[in-house]
Amino acid sequence: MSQRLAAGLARIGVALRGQAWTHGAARGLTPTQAQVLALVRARGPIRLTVVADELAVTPATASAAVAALARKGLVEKRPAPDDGRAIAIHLTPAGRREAQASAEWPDALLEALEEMSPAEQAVLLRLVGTIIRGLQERGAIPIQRMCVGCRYFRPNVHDDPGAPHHCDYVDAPFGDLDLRLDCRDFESADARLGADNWQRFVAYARGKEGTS
Amino acid sequence: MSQRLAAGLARIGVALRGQAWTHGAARGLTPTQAQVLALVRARGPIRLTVVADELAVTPATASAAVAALARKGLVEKRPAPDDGRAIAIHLTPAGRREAQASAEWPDALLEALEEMSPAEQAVLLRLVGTIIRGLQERGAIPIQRMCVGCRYFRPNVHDDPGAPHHCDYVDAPFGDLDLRLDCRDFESADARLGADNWQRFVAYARGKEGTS
DNA sequence: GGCGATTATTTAGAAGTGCTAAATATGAAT
DNA sequence: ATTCATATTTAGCACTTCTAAATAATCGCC
Repeated sequence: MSQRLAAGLARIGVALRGQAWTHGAARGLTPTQAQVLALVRARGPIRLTVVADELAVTPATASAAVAALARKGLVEKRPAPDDGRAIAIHLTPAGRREAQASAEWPDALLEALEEMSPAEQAVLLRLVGTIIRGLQERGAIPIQRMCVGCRYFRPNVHDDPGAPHHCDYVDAPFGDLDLRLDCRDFESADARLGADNWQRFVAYARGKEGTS
Repeated sequence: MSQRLAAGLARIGVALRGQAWTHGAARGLTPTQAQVLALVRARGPIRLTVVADELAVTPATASAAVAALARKGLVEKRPAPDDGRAIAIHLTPAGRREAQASAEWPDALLEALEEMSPAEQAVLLRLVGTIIRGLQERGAIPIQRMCVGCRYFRPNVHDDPGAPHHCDYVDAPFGDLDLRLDCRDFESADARLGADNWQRFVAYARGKEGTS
């Protein structure tokens, strides 16, 4: 069963890579380079090591990708202010433009997702979040900056079924459709709070989605 | 919203590629080569063009990957019996062993999926199927050999909520947990039957999964 | 204050991915 | 038979990705 699911997800992954190629080809970007660009855009000045971890490649590979981007004038490698060994990767103005333009995937995948009902999207978002959580628990990917796992997240505290959660950072209620998988303002919850929140979050989902 | 979902799926894709590397490294296989091997194993003797389409790469790239596998003695390129221009890619005995061994991903992803409840798995399987259907409708991936889209598939014809569908090929009822995304016995339904089946399949899912 | 261990990054070398464009060979159709 | 289309390969290029080793700077400990 899990094999079938994994195969299906792998299939989507293949499509994603393919789209990334054709999409990036117009701009002279490889998928890896586009990923790095998106990462720097999302996170601001960033270390090489972080890039390597996020992309699940070795530092050597990350170094090559960043060098390629630097050659194209899209990023700059500056010395890190707080560590003489490290570099801080910055976007150049041209890089910022490219990153912006590449960020909008006019993708078949996007269209396919938009075809689904909001309810389906919400369920899928939850399930994808669950998988990502499982992956980061097993060390396959670094900590994802998502609501579940954030110290500001308070799941299922409101009665409104459309917006049962609360974000202490912006101090506002929100619903499943607004769950973030990569939030700018994420701050890691401690182990205890994280576990509690997960329990509360999942219990509710189980009740809603059906049998079993 | 779709952007967030796409980003999440891309994240899972990154993890998948990473795992494929470490998993294949032990056997001296790159992810691409492992994919080709798996494909030949699943489909029997196969054309180069099919490999290229399934992997969403150009024939040139597929040719290189197959050549690498042939160099390692895992596949054989024989002339296709029915077309002098084409080749039929066969597994060698060694290739069959490798394919078998590589097929079992002892992956973080698998573990993460197995952690989910059967109900969640069933829902995810449906949603992944929906996405794949959307992708193939848009030509991003070739026709997937899945139940929805097969001429033998008859969705929601039984009263048993655990096994509402019926497969005319094996003449047996089955449930959401047994839906195939890549079935050996798939035969394409004609456009009309395919559309009808999809309607019937989705209508039921909507009712079950919730609001909207 | 200085030495060794750790960490951040780069380089070298090798195999492979993936592209476009052009070559080769066979099949299909007029 | 000629022409067009299809299946595969080759050549050339840029990049990915690995491992292993080099370089440099920080950290911890005495």
